[in-house]
Amino acid sequence: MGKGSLTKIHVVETALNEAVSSGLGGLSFGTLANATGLSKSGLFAHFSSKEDLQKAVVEKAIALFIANVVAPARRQKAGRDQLTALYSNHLDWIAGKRGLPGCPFVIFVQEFDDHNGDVRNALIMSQKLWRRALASAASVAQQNQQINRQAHPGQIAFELVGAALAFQVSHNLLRDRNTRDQALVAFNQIIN
Amino acid sequence: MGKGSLTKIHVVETALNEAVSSGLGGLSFGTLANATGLSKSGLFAHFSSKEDLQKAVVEKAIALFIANVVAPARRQKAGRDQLTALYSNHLDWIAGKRGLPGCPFVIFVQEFDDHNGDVRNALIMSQKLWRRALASAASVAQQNQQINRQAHPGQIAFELVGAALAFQVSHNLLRDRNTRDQALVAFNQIIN
DNA sequence: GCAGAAACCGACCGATCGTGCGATTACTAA
DNA sequence: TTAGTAATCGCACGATCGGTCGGTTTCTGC
Repeated sequence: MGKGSLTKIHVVETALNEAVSSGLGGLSFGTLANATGLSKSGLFAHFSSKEDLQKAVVEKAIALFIANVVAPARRQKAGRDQLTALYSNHLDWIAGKRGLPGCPFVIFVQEFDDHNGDVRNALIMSQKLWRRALASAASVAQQNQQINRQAHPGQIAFELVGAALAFQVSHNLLRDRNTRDQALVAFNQIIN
Repeated sequence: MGKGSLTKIHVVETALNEAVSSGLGGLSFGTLANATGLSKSGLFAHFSSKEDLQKAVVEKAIALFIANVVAPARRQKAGRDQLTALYSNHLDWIAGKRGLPGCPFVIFVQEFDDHNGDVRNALIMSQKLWRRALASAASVAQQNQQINRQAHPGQIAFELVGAALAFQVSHNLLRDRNTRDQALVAFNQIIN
């Protein structure tokens, strides 16, 4: 692994941090060159096009999400504990306490949900993967009688995703500092 | 009211339809000029700057939301019927069946939630107004014993907002055509 | 230490960005 | 009909956009 790989990693991380607030469409080689100290043309040694850059940024975001949200929860016992950890880690991720200053997926999804291609496909995969993780933890919790709710695990995952999205709006737009309580009440409502 | 006002209305509507998919940052006077038949400089007779245009677009979106989602529900009896209508109309709005090809607010919020100014303030006001409408309908439904859930009305509003957001992701990104059922199951879970 | 590859840069391209200005057309009130 | 105003246009500006190309530096394997 040459030094170019390290540079590329650094560039992608910088771009991802920028994209959290400006979105993938807001990325530009010019500003990214300034932010990283590289020249604009130097960036093209690593990314053949803007879409290639966007793809790398999305993949990095997914990797960070798995490392900072999913993986730690997997260390909990399967079932309710794991479901709680997944949800709680997700709230931290949204609040900017895990690896990134905020959750980039919502804006990525909005930008690309009507624009077919690799970026959109990656977003679909990660969303399905996330819901499957929630659903499977919920399913085990049901079998162990750790939660009362008897709905389809996919339904529980759907509602947990929703509660986290509402939390994100409350947190980022309304800047409500007490909204984590609402998100936790919602969690109990969903599993009971 | 001269003919300029009509032109302005037409331009704002065109811009709003474009912004549903591209966001407010994706708007440009060039493409907007082509789409409306006006010249680029002619647009500046109506909007003094890009931010001015964005503000007009957001205000139009809010007006459309009120006219197509809130107002029809207000014709229902206060209480559970009204709450159901608000929620159901919201789902239709998200699915592009009411006045616009989709819901623009999520992408607007993501773009402007860390960028203070008139646009952000308008988005905050409309979000609070919407949650208040949900909460007050829920509160009446509680008093009339039409719903079992005894949580704070604000909590119920929070969860309904979340369910609608999950519905939007399922509908637009995953293109799940059966997700309305999930959204309705979530509704019952929230009010019971 | 030397050759070749990998990494990076400066300069440039056509297009488009947001915006200002002066002229021109279309309407309206007297 | 005419004067005045509202609406719109053509043109141009500096900046930035995504992207290309040829050259220079830096590293690596032999």
